[in-house]
Amino acid sequence: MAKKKSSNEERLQKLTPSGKKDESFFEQVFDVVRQVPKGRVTTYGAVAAALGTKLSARMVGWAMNAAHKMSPKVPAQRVVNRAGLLTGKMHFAYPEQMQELLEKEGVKVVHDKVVEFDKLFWDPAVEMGS
DNA sequence: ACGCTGACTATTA
DNA sequence: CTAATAGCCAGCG
Repeated sequence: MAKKKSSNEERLQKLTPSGKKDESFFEQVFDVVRQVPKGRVTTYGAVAAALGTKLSARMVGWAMNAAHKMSPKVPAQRVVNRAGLLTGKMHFAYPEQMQELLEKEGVKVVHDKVVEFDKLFWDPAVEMGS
């Protein structure tokens, strides 16, 4: 058996079948999040699953930390947790900024939760599969 | 270099 | 029903 240390490298290799350059885990997350249509939302798990790291939804959120310093900025407000809760709102410039941005895009948020989140949920894997 | 933390999720008690 | 635990992986002290 190969060493466990190469497991993460293998995973990344599978994500780049085109022999593309080694995009950092972050760039993959940013790319997916930026594909989220306006007025829609997605979850950490969905993005992680689209990258093949569904077991590490935390890494998606962690990537978001660096996302807002990227350019163009990543619509992290469209990324919520599995329950549709704006768990990451506290990491924005202002905690209410996340809800504010979502409402401006047509997403209603009540008590830090996305209204009809189930309908607004956008699966990145669907777009990547088309 | 080792250990803790963390914008998650699912499972078990 | 709620609470706690485990699994994930990379950055930071």
